Amino acid sequence: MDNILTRAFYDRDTLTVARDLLGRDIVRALPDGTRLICRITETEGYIGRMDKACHAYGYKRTPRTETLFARPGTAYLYLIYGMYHCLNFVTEGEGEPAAVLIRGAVPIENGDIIAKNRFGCKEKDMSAYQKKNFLNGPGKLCRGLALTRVENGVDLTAPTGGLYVCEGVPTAPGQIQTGRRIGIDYAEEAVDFLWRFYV
DNA sequence: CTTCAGATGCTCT
DNA sequence: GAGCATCTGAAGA
Repeated sequence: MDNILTRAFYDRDTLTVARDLLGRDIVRALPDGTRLICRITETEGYIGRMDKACHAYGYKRTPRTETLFARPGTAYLYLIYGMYHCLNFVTEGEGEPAAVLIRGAVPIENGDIIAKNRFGCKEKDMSAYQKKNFLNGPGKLCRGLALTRVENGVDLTAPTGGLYVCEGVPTAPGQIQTGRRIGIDYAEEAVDFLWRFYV
């Protein structure tokens, strides 16, 4: 059994954490004890201090962004477009609103259950599971792991919250690709920040 | 392969 | 009331 990443892991520069999260394993412990595990392949950094794409840009505090001000190693989940959820990990020191969005992953353990969550019980859609790449998007990932706002605020450094992250196999720096972030065209100069990382 | 519209509801002004 | 850190299926090139 892998080691759970500590709070010190998250309590660093956000972009460093975003790169270091590639290859790490998200563990989703369901209420019935089942463990769904997938390995992170794509992340994005969001830093409220100076990033117009961040919900907490300029330290803006609202009921939703409150979680971004929590301790590093806290899960930040919110609803987007009325029907999808996004999973983030809070970083960079308490009181600094910053986080890493998990944009993509691949199944490692109990992939059949993850696929069932993702596609429902529709037989025709289960063929997509064979494509082996059905967690390549933040909304898809949360569907597969059955994550919603219920998990917002969970402590990622303890196994008790049903959601935590293990060491996995860190990605070599040479294999990390960089690019612009997705879906933030409104963010003016921040659209050009190369804060997206993927293998 | 590409673009495009629609789904759907919370959040902030 | 407007907009959103998305996804899907349908239609066109």
